[in-house]
Amino acid sequence: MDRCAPNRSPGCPVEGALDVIGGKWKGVVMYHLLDGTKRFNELHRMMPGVTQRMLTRQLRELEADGLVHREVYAEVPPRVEYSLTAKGDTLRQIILALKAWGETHVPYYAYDKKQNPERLKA
Amino acid sequence: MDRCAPNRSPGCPVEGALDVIGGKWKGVVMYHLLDGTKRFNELHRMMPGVTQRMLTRQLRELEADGLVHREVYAEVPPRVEYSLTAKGDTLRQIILALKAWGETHVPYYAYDKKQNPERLKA
DNA sequence: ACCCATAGTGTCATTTTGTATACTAATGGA
DNA sequence: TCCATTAGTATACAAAATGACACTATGGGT
Repeated sequence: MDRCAPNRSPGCPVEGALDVIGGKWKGVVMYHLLDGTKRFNELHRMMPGVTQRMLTRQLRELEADGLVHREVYAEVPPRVEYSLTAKGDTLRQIILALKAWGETHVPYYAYDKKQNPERLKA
Repeated sequence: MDRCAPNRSPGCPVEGALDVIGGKWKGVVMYHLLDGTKRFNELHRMMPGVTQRMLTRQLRELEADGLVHREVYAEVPPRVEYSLTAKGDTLRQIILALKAWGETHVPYYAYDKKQNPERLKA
């Protein structure tokens, strides 16, 4: 295996990838968006643990990294739709792999899988 | 796609998996350990950006999560060897996928790959 | 007139993460 | 005798990530 480059903070490609999806909620946001376009509050309802502010930030960062597309409709009440970009979609297999791994290796989910043995593909 | 569970902080399997390898240095540590057993300072030299303290912390967390095995030899000077556990090795494909993704999608590395087009497998 | 909803923003507090620096103990080498 | 090495720990501190909570504008319903 090759050495991991001169290595400062974004020293490794591994680290670079993790910087992009490693935010506390980014993985989950991406996961939900795999399923298709979602509005802001739709995402929010799917992730009750996150505050509006954090969700906004994470979405903005994902947008800045080119993984998520933000479409604003000039309506009242406001409507904003989020979807994966082509680049974002390149993470699909990784997100699904993380989900599968979490389901089999994070104790908290192990039981859940037995009761709900759906295929691990979207 | 299924709803993401009652969803508190470790609400998603995706999030659970990310908690485990999402630490700032954990991905890189795991990546280096894919290659085989390493001593503390060996890892440290491979990641000049990390302080001893952080490296220690990340290794302890990985150990606590059962991904890394820590073997202490009662010698002088001290010797401690780190290696992947069987559970840790289940992340191999994911780490390699993250590396491949980083190399093609994180701008910083894109050029690097052209100059060094090694196979993306270990 | 009052309340609801949307997609946020502003302010502040707390938690997590990271850094710097000095310290340890036993041994081998100069 | 002094210094380097190993794999850390202790203490103190700074910075970044995250969280709680109140607030906004607009229009529709009652």
